[in-house]
Amino acid sequence: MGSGPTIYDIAKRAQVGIATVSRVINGSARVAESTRAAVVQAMADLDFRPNRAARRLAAGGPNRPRVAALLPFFSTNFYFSVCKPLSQGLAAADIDLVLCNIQDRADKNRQLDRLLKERSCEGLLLCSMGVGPERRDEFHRAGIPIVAVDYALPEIPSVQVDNIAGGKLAAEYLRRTGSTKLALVTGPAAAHAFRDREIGFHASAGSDAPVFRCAAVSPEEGRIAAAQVLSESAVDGIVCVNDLLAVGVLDHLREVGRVVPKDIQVIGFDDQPLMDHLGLTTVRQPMDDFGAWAAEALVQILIERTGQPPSETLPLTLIPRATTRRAPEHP
Amino acid sequence: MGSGPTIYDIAKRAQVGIATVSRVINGSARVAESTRAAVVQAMADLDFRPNRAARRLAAGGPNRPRVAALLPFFSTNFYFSVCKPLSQGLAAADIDLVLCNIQDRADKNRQLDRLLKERSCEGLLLCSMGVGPERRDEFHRAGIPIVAVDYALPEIPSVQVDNIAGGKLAAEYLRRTGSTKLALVTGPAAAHAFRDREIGFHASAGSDAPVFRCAAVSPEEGRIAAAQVLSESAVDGIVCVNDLLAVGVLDHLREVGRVVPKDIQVIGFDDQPLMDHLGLTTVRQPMDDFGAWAAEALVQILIERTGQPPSETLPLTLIPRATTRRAPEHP
DNA sequence: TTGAAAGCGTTACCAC
DNA sequence: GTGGTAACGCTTTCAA
Repeated sequence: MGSGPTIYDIAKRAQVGIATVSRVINGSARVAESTRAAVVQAMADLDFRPNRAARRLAAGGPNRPRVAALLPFFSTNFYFSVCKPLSQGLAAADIDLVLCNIQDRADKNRQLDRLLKERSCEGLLLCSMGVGPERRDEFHRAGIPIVAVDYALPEIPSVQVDNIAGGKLAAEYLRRTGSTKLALVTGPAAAHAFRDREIGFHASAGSDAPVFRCAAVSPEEGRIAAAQVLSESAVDGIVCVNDLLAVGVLDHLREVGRVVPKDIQVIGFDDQPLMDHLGLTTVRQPMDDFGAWAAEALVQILIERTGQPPSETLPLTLIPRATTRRAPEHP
Repeated sequence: MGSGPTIYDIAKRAQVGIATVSRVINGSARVAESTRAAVVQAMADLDFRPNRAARRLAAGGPNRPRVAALLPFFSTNFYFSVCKPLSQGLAAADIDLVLCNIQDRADKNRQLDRLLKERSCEGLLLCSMGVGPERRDEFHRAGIPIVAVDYALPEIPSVQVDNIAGGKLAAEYLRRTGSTKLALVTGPAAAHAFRDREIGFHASAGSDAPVFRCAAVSPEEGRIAAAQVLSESAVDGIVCVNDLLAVGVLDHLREVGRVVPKDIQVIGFDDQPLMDHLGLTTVRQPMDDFGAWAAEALVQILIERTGQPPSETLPLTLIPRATTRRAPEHP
């Protein structure tokens, strides 16, 4: 492997014993200033980096498990909400949390390969992303349990919501409150959750209801999408797969003078912080619970050894606010 | 140390050689089903957990550095904004990021002790928190460089903003736009940044200007504080040390019928996402740059070995919006 | 102050 | 299939 110089190399170059090199590295012991200088010099010359594993092994000390959490290049509130309870739960059980910010599919595979090859974790958390059965088996064989968040995977314990039902719920609510021509504003197709919400949307709004896709999840993109929606079709209800998109949509509607919810109703998804202040009707997703569940599942598997917990589907809740009209009492 | 059973113990109990145990652990090699079962049983009986360090050492493989990032129990957008570029920057340099969610002072010391004793990181990132000189020297002696974010520490490279100047800037702006009686709504005293903003506030508003402290940083708390402000003093301008607090303040003012910015002006701090949509005048803090700077500093120290970068103070920007009146052209 | 040598708990190579 | 037995790179006595 591409391992660099060892203390033996340093010792030889500095004309001292390896014990002395070790002393210098650890700063502590009494070493003559001259020899110390020589050793430091040798280390610098050879660009020496102590091997972590060897140090820990020799030094003894506890053997904390590590969980690698793979999250997609996070841009939204969602991942923060997951990370917070996750980090707390794991810390409480003395499990280290290594954060892996995944940029794209290739990146994911690279990281997965690395984790496997270097055995650098005892547990794996997949957030909003899947893995094929071969991958799953590789990890299984290596004895590294996997837990998934926001993504259902066969034979892997996971928490998620029913995004299809969620998309449907949003569209249905708009129809119940009087909208008849719906459009969907969605995000990157790579996001599985978005695709499911789209499916659910179509199930309620009809398969020919128009869909507008944003390249990213931000108010700016939502705004652009809203402009498209208005120019291309006459709608009286817009379902957004995410709150931020909905915020942008509302901005545009206000700018062009469309009255919400009178002329057009708008609904978001997530119920992230501040949405109540903006008065956005939305489908709430229990994001905190995702992280908490994952931490608990991992603790159960890694520490308590009580086996894999069953997968769980958390409930979605429609939060009616100012961007939709009142629903009739008897639907 | 409290190390558990080793493969030798397992081998003995299962009446096999350690090589066989190793094979079973790694799932790969061909092992007779009967012996495999025996080994698995023995492992279960003894609650065996392979030693990570030993595995990595024996298996060879690259020696990635690890950075432990200590963040206070994160509740706001701030830490997310820091983490994002941080994780990206470190990943690009093949540095692992271990997230340590710090709850309080005692927790911080516990974690610091652990990191030191177990040598579990090659670099340390302190976010929004300080350490004493003894601590700093301990890490220095152990050869673990420290980098600080949002907190200036002697002899430690750090990025931060001038929060005193920020507090002053906010108060001064309100005075320039006509407010004469200011109050401050601040957060937990434990937060150094808040204390500095408070100092700056007093520098401009006068040392007798009233201060209202919230136990947490949320709109709800801001709301409560606003009620207090109004009941205890007649003010025409409220400076908040954080945007979320300001949002709550605005809510309360609206509820009791005070007109913003006509009757009372309000200003926040951070300029977190969506503040433009809420029209909050605020002091923007370049949060993303904090994380990016930290990543670069760490890479410089750990990988490139070009020594410690100089500390940096990033600029604050006042973003005038709808919760303040127009500033006169010639102040 | 310094060096030799014995571990630390695995993996992996070789015989059997 | 399975069991010895060297590494792996470092820390740490123990003498010198």
